[in-house]
Amino acid sequence: MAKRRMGPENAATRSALMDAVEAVMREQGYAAVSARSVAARAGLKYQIVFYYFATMDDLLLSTYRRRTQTVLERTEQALNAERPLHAFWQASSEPFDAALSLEYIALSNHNQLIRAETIAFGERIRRIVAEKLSAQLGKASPDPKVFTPLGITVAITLMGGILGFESAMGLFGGHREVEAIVDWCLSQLEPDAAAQG
Amino acid sequence: MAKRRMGPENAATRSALMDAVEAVMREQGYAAVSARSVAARAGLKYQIVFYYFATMDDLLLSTYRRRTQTVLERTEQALNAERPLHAFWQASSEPFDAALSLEYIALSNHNQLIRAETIAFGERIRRIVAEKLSAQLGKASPDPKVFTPLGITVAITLMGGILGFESAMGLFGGHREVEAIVDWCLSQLEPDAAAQG
DNA sequence: GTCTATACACCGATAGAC
DNA sequence: GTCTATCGGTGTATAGAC
Repeated sequence: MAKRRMGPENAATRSALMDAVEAVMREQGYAAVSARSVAARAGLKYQIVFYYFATMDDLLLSTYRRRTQTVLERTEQALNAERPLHAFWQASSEPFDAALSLEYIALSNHNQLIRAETIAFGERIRRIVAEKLSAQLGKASPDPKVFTPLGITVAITLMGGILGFESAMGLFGGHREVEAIVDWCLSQLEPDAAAQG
Repeated sequence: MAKRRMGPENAATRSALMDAVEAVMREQGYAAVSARSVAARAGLKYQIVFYYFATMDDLLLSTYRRRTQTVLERTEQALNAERPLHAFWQASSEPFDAALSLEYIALSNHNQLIRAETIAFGERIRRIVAEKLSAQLGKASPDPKVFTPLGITVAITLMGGILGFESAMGLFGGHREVEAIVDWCLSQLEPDAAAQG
């Protein structure tokens, strides 16, 4: 196997194909991703996909890894903001990204490779964020044994992600009310230094 | 169109096919649902699907409606428990159901019919639960203008659903810590009457 | 009520021309 | 580097036999 002629890793077309995967996923869902739909999106014939990627799984996994790298960078950027917890919440609940993230999560449910990668990345980024936040969070919590950095991190990740996804889908019931609760909790955990003098 | 011979609504095979849809969805994801996979799961040939359902969309929508009815009944049952908020949380975070629910949500992302039904049902059940809880919740919240019945309802629905889904998928990072936070909040909002005397 | 037979579109993947 | 040509497999859907 694998005796087929393959293109280089750094080609522009290779990148364009990965962009096309994400575009198709966003617009029609992961199930619509095929060599034909992706290539058409990039304005090419579908056989070119197999010149740059060994299999469709290879294309999906490469695209997913490129994305997790972006998410990681954006997250670290948010954690360097003045109010890292608030910035992390903003980044987590962004609808444009959340829709794609949940599409990958759904894809994980029936693609072994993506599932393994999703689990590994999920565990990794949660640990990174929690560690960073534990150094930043004050003692404003009602019970530090309950409101641990990891608990807060994951609660925000999950709530932000699902709110963003629902917004992208067009379901808004109770969002305003949930956001009010989250904002209240965040202001307790990370008070505004300026407002306090 | 629609001049094809069709089976009755109350047939046992019709039900068995809808059971098979949910089984395939749980085990392989919504994208794996096809006339062939569903019929094979039910031990039948795939053409039988088109005897009971006009199209695949019809099969999916019928299965989804049957399921929302079940969810509604279970939810109302939970809300009649001694501690409705705690019971609602238990029901919402059940991995077996949550996995299927999120599969339907992902399916909504690229199936117009299911999306419309998901949005309508989501708005409806949230209103029902919030109304019921508003009569039951005491004044234990730190700020009643922030912790509204609808806000609490949707926060629990979303957090429970995504935790349940992740568990079904095999991603557990920080779940214990989030559950500790949720339990703490729930006990504040709905204290144990027995423990208090 | 369930099957066989058939139709046609699209899927991933390969070989080889240009 | 991108294309044409081709393969076997699977998708939804229909007509008609038993």
